[in-house]
Parts: sequence; structure tokens; C-alpha cells
Amino acid sequence: MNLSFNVENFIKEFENSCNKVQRKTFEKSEVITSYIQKRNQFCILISGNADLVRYDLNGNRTIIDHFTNNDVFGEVFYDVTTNNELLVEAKSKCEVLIYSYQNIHYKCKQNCKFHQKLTECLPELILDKVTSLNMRVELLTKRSTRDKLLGYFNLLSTRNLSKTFKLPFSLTDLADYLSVDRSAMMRELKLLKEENFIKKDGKTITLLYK
Amino acid sequence: MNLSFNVENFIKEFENSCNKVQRKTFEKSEVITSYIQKRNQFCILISGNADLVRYDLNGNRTIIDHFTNNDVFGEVFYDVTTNNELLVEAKSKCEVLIYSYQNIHYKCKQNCKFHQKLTECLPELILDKVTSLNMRVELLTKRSTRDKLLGYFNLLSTRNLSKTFKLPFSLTDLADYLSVDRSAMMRELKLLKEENFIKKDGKTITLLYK
DNA sequence: GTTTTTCTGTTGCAAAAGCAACAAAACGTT
DNA sequence: AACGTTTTGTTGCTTTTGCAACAGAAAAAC
Repeated sequence: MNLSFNVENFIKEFENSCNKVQRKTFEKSEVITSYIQKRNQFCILISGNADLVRYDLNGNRTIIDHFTNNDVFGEVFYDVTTNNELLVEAKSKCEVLIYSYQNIHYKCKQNCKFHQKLTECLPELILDKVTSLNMRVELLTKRSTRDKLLGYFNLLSTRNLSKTFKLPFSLTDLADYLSVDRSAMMRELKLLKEENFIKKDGKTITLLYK
Repeated sequence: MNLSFNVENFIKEFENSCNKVQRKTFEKSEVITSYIQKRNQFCILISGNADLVRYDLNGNRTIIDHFTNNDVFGEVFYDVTTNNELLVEAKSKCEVLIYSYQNIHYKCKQNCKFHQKLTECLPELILDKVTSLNMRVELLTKRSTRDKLLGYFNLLSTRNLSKTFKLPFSLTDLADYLSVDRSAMMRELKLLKEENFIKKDGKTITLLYK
């Protein structure tokens, strides 16, 4: 998908056109925001990287989404219906633009450039989320840990236009992202190496098949 | 979420305002459409019900989404990147409105009411998809078959505002929707009954806890 | 109303995944 | 460089899940 919405330019041009938009800084491990029902935050990650995580009653952590430079997040993209807490956690030092809508359909009363442009571009930002969600569903519906790993590796390989790529996660986090047990995943990773499906050097993976 | 877009009225008012919009009928088990890369179909299911399914290389079937009256689907809501075939299969006799965009951003040259209204409402239709996808991810990230079942039952219970509700799927299809083995799911279902978590009579389930 | 097909319910066995625990390595901080 | 902390890699054991197969019930087709 080609977004006509260039986040970087958008920030440069319009950040200061609305005084209700705040720029905040977060240190590693800080909670950037937690998703709250009936609120509509819209956030842009200017720098750093962060995860949207959910903790369930059994103490399992799931990484729902992973954000890097210029990614957008907030309740605007996530109708909160769950009982479980949804947090956005900074994985490194992060700079974030935050704006809270009363209602996503209302335009900003000041009719500022920021919101004019945003209203215009929101549909494609949302469409982009749909794409990444569909991909996520596709990964999660794979039946085995092996298929999930290979599915995810294929994705990264396609994105990088290369059989070699670097994992954006620690292996611990990767397990939480694929929603599998870490030790079981490590075992499978080892088998994939032994059976010459992949080569692995730290977080750098190379696909050896096809 | 409250959609201001009322599909039923939309169809009544605007169906005939654009001569490129087709109304088609499909019999049970027929393929309504298959998702094709770089195409942008927009479909409305007027009556009947249908599933969006994916068959993977191991022959596993996954039900990605389930559509009933007034649901919308098509590539417009699904950026096709997968190698696997994505089909929309009629589960009963279906009536469908179909329109194929050259590009989702171009407006219909005829500038008809159908597309005017659709362009206006597409963002919230897409936002609605995001919501259902987020819910789906939440279900699929549950670690056990039991948690998936209970998660799904809770959802149906909440939607119906009642501890008792009817499954919209056959049990065979439910397994494909939750992405688990049918016999394993049946076993778990039996345990849930025995441990008095649920009562089950055909496709009617009653939650007995809390 | 009979036949055919699909769906449900069940089981034994095999395979995969989860859990718990620990040591070694890597990373960050002072 | 030394410390504490997090991550990686591994393993033995248990539990869960998947697979294959089959019989009976229900639904659909003729």
C-alpha cells in the first residue's frame, strides 16, 4: 500500500498548528498510554519504538502490535471492548505526539491545519491498520509454532526484499508476539537451524529454502 | 460502535443510482468472490450468510471472517499479500451487491449518489472492520482451546445481552474459526459441560459462571 | 420417505506445546 | 572492570492438542 500521507512531513508542517497537540518524551519501560474505553487518543510515534501489550488473567503477556518511527496508535484505531488492560510500553526512549479526540467524528473547533489534514488522511491510516491486522490474523491462525515462525520470517524477508533480515524483537518478545511459549519456540528455532531451514546469528536470520 | 451508515437504507436509496453496481445471487456453497491482488472489490451482503476462508498448503481451512445481512467485504477491506487463496463462500443462498473500484481513492466518474455516499462512509465502515479484527486477534492470541472457546462465548453473550445465545456456526466451522482441531475442541467443550462452565443444547449455549 | 451427505460426538495414540528451572551469555550501569 | 539485570539456550517432565478413524444423529437432496 502506498500511503499518500507522509507522517514525517505532517509532523513538521502541522505539529504547532494546534495547541491541543502535545509532544511528550518517555524513557525506556515507561507506559506511554493505556487504552481506555470511550476515549479517543490519536498518537504518533516520532522516534523510538514501543509495543502495544495486553496482560491476561493468567499473567500471560501478549504483544498485540509493535510500533516504530512514524507509526500511529491510540484508541482511534482500537475500539476497546476487552476487560484486559492494554498498554503501550516504550521499548526505548520515545518521542510521541498525542491528541485526544472528544469524538473521532467531530472536527477540532479551532479548525487548525493539523486536524484538517488528519481528517483527510485518517481513512488511509486506518486502512493501513487493517492491512497489518489482517497479516497478524494470518500469522496467528497458523496451526503450529513452526508455521508461525516461518510465516513471520517470510513476512520480514518480503519487506526487506532479502533472505536476510534482522528481528525487530528480542526472542522473548517474539514469543509473546506469536503467542507461543518461549522455550517451545526456542526448541523449534533450534530444529529449524538443524534442518537447514534457516541460519541464525543473534537477531539476524537468513532463510535457506526455496 | 454506532455506525451512522445504515446499510439497508443505503441499498434502498442508492443501489440503482450507479449502473456499474451489480446485484447478484449465489446458491449455497458457491464462491461469491475470491480476493485478488491489486483489485478493489467492494461488496455488500444483502441477504444470506457467507464466510471468508483461507486454505493453506497443509489443507487446513481457516475461517477468517463470517458475514451476515448488511455486512461489507471485498479487497477494499483486505490488502491481499498472502500466497494462499482467499475465498468468500456462500453458506446459504446469498444476494450480493458488487462494485469494483479501479482505485479506492478515485471517485466514480459518473459522480453518482452511490459513490458519493460510499466515499463519505467508507472510513467508518473500515473502522468497524478494525474493531472486529482487533477482537479476532484478541481471541486468537488466547493460549488454550478452552480460553478461545470461553473468550468467544463471552463475546456472543455480551453481544446478545444474555448468558444464553446461539452459535452462528456449525461446530465444524467454529473450530476453523478459532483455528483449532475439531476433535480437540469437542473434547474441551465436553469438559466445559462436565465442569459446569456451560450448558449446551444443539447450537444454543448458556454460560453458567459468574 | 428414502438415500446421501454433512455434522456431531467419541476415542486411542502420537506429536506438539507448555511449564519450571537453571546456567551461560549479553547487555547496561555505575 | 565489576555489578546486577535481562535475554538466550537448554532440558526433563506434564499437559494439551492434533490426527485418524468410526458410529450415530441430523440435515439436505432426491
